[in-house]
Amino acid sequence: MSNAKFATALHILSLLAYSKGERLSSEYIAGSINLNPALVRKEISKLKKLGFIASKEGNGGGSYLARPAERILLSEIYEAVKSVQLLGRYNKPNPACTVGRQINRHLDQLYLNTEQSLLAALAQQNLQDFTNKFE
Amino acid sequence: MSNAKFATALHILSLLAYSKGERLSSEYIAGSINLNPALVRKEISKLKKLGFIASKEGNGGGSYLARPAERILLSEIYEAVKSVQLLGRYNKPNPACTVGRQINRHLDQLYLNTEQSLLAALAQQNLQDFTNKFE
DNA sequence: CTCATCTGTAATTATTTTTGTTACAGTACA
DNA sequence: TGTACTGTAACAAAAATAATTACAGATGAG
Repeated sequence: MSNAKFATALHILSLLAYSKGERLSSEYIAGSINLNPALVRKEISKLKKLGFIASKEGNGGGSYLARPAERILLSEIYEAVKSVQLLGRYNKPNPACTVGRQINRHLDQLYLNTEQSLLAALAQQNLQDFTNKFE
Repeated sequence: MSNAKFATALHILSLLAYSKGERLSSEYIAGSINLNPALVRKEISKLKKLGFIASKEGNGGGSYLARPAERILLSEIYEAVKSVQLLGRYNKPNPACTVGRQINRHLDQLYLNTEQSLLAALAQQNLQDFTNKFE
């Protein structure tokens, strides 16, 4: 991942967890992350679909956590935002070569296993644990 | 990582391991990966600096493994090619905000731990193990 | 000793990804 | 009924990645 989606999502969720139930506007959140409000809304949209966040439109609206921070694992956040493979892209190798023909299959296997380890590691910590670090 | 550096490096090394000591030209390797020879040479250059590969210039030249495939861990290959953080980039948050001010520090910590798990997982397998999968 | 075949590297361009911006319809409260 | 929001789309800008070209220098074959 060479994008900031994970950091952004975790920032949004941390803010919401940190301010216990209060509705935060995308403008406010964007101000804290130092990012464009429209971008923040896009991220929020993703996090809504996955049930982490709920939001209210209109005057006085904003976002808040849809479930307790204890019940959001960092691994779930990672899964929500991951757009590319953990270890990067594949090539489109030459099928006439023994190695070329098979390598993507083996990479699939390897990436799968590797991602499992990563998820297991991230699942050790939930959003509340992470938010507790802020003082 | 949204580049194909890891797949490329592993492909190069697999070819070299697979063809036991034979010198392979960058052109040949590039043909198997389906990539530009100059790009392949750049990758090789990196892998040479780390002592995985040696090469010979001039007529009849090419690359070969500088140490036995058993002694190259996949984790080392990952370390060789990693250019970006595993979980992606940070933002430059607003220091006036409690969360914004501290989050990158906490992300550092988290990323560090996460990368440790990843490395441990990758270290379970060496280049020979991986190459054995090809038939 | 000279030609053909390679590596190593730099410089440049093209492509793709990622981020940022603007705009606006629709919602909801006061 | 105005104001403050969300939700999206469309577009532009910037950054990362890949591809191409070029060429100096190494090396072995004849």
